[in-house]
Amino acid sequence: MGIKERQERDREAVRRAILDAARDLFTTEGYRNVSIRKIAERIEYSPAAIYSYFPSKDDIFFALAEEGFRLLGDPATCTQTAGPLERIRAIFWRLYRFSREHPQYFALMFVDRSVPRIGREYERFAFVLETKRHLVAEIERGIEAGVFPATLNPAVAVRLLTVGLLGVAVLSLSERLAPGEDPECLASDVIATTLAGLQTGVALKSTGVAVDCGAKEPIAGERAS
Amino acid sequence: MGIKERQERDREAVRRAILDAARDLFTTEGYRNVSIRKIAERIEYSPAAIYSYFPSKDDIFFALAEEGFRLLGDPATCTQTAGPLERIRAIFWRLYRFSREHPQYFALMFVDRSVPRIGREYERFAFVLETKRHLVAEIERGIEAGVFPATLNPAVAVRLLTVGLLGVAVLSLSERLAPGEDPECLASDVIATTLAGLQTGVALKSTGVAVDCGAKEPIAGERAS
DNA sequence: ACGGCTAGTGAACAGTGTTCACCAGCTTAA
DNA sequence: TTAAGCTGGTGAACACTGTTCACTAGCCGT
Repeated sequence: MGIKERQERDREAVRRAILDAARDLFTTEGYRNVSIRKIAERIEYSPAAIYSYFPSKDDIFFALAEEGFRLLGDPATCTQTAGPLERIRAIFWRLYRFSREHPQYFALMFVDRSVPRIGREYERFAFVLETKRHLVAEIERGIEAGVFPATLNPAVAVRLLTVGLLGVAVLSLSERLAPGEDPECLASDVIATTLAGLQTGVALKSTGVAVDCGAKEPIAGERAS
Repeated sequence: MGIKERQERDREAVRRAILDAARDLFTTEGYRNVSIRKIAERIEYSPAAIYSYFPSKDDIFFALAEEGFRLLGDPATCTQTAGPLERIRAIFWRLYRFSREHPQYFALMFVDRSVPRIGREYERFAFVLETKRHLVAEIERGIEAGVFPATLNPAVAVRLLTVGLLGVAVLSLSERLAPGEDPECLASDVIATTLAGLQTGVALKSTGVAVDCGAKEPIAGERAS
């Protein structure tokens, strides 16, 4: 009896249609300006129908964000080339590549300012922390290999690299670069400069390391209504 | 006849009351969750009254953002101490200090994700570019003094430092740091590491320099309705 | 052929930003 | 002192928003 299966497939198809429509609309109109009614109209369903697939508009975004983070994090584990420095370079280069290959997901995850905060969905996005721990371990391997000074705080290093790359990607995607400027060069420069700075062994003051992060309490910004 | 003057004062007082109420509400509830009605109720006026002071809810934010940017940028010009490296350190340290001394303005300007984009109000926020040009000039002075290699792109340097500091401030203000972690140390580390990296003269690929920035066209995110 | 389940609906609720005809009260001129 | 005019402020409405809920049409297993 393939009926249950077909029903599930149908349901999954509608769910996908909602997500695809939402992704397109969110990235062209901005999350804030997209209403449930617009999504419903796009997939030719009534607005209320969507609520039998997602409990809220925010949850549609969370589903898309989860897809995005899995897309970004998954293949990061299988980068097993060359020395530690090259591997680190490659890993963070991925962050930039992702912004170019999946601009819609990236825009939703990092540049749209009208989107709800994922900090609330702690369990759901716990796997992102797993990816981060992996990056920290990579830096630690670099320290053991003598590439970085032993005094270097791996978590701080990861943060520096991440924030820099994120900045370039956002700048690039939001068309804030000058006409002649090449985002690939800028991304490469950010990695190079930051890595060079980390290698100099400049005195770092930070003591308490934060591998885990993610705000449990919301601040200025969206609050669950 | 001080009547006109008193009328103007009254009007200015109401305007200030609106801005103060809005600033408080925006930073505690989040821009998105604050309605004109809530602001009106706070200042004991009708919702419609507000529209004779500001053309839209977004414009209330723009007014606050402008105040914030002026607060942040103004005293940056009178930092005339010590050598170029110390001056640069001091200038960017200001960015961090600002986030602690004016957390409400900072949250509105950089961490609240539900706020409208200022890219649209190009003329109004042109003075921010002026401040940025000042930073670039400071880096150039550092190059002339031999602190940085001649190959260094000043605009890229400014961007690296800015994005790093911004990251720390946001992290700190949104309570994303681990319990033991000191934001001041982290901020200091970011400046130190980035400056060290810039001084090494690591190869930079970027060619087209962008002193001016600010998107004229909106992307994913709020669009003028 | 019939009961039950369920995906989907239309209508409504409470809230949003914004507009507009209107009015009270002060200011100014006669 | 009175009349006209202006202007800051109002209440009510418009066109939206996210979300809920009683209900139904149609397919399922019996």
